[in-house]
Amino acid sequence: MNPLAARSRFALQVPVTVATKCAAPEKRPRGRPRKTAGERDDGNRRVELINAAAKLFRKNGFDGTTTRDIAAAVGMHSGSPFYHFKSKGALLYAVMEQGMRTAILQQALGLRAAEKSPPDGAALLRVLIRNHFGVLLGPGSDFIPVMLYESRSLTARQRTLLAKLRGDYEAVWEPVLNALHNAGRIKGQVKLARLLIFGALNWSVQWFDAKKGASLEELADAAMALFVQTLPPATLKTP
Amino acid sequence: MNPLAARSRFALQVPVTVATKCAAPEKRPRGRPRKTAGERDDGNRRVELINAAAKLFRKNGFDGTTTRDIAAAVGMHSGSPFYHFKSKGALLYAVMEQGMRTAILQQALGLRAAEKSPPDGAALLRVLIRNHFGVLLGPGSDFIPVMLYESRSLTARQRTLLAKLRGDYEAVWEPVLNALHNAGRIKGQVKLARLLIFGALNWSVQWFDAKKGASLEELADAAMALFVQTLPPATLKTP
DNA sequence: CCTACCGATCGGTAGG
DNA sequence: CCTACCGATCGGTAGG
Repeated sequence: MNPLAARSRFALQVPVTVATKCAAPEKRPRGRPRKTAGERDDGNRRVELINAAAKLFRKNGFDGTTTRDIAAAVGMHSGSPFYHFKSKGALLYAVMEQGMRTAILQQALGLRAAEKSPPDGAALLRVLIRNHFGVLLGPGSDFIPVMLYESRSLTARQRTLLAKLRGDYEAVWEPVLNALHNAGRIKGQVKLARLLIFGALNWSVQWFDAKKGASLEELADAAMALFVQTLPPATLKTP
Repeated sequence: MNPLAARSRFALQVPVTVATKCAAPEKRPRGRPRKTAGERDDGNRRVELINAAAKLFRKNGFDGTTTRDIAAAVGMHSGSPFYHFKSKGALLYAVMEQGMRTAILQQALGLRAAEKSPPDGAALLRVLIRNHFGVLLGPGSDFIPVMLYESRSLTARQRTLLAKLRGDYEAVWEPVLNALHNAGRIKGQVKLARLLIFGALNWSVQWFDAKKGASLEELADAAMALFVQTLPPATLKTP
């Protein structure tokens, strides 16, 4: 009924296609061969599902993705994802939560390294921006885009939980932006500036193409140039 | 075929509501009463459907919206939208196309008015930005957000057609941005600056709340302050 | 985690 | 534009 996704494993167990229905020569044991006793891999399959879901949710949207698609992507049958996740929505939430936790972690690491240099607001902002581009556009980064573009499909409770994580992530930016604003290098209301800046960055998901065009470094440079006022020339000091 | 901006025409033509369903005492002739001969209102119902679809597509997404939802929103039965549009996808395209045509028109009008003043790159950009916020966030503006966030559900052909309209809309920005870049008031690669700026604006759809917070004017001011370098103080002229 | 299945929903259509 | 439907698909479940 479903021999879909003849990915690698067990590919070609028979002439395949419809053959299954016509004649099943010898009985093969139900289910897949069990691992030898005591050997379990629960966590792994769960992770596989999350990764596959992230990729599919990003490409086709939550509503445009079938739990069967996800199952097929990891070589499972249609009902099996529900052994790991109690609902499709739970899978979506898992994708987003992992995306946020990874992003928060990576941001903290990047910032820690940068803080060893002499304090420089602009340099710190560049680190944050570069890191954000990495999280959005870097290799294997489908999680945050899903988080950004599919939250409509969350329950209210899930939305609240994720909003907290998002708050943690964005909180780091606040002192950096405030310092630059106080130094006159970011103009306008800081609150609106923050929203506009995040928009500029997050929208890159829509047009960025890793295979051509700018690199993430160039993107970060362009963003810095656009948002942060250039320092007045040194000659200004002369009164 | 495209009577855009059908704001309030024909509002409240009947008491409407559910009454129809509850009890139909005497046989009423199939279908709704025909207009007297020669009087047709094809276009109107079509417009109603497009408006309802725009609202629902924006709120629930294309995949999250049912053709039955749309039918119900305009008081039709489930199969009737297909009398006006041959498919759900055709309705989506109609929403987006109307959105783009309206946006292009409004942009041209705004710009024409602004060009009567002495040429000033910054002033022109402010007009474009303010107008764009209007198109995105103004009253009755669900069309462009749908266009921005649901294009995944288009066919390749539809995508190409809309890309052309989008090109027309964005082409207007190019000389304005180039002029400001040449004047040193927009920094970084112009091409990237344009993408980042559009991102900052388009993302406002995600967070803007008309009932509280900033006005569209304040938004436009904030964007200008963020993107356009302030002119150096006049004292600079002294060598 | 598979097998086998269900109930609900959905886009779309025939015919008037 | 309504009535009455259909075929396909989908999320999810029982039971092993």
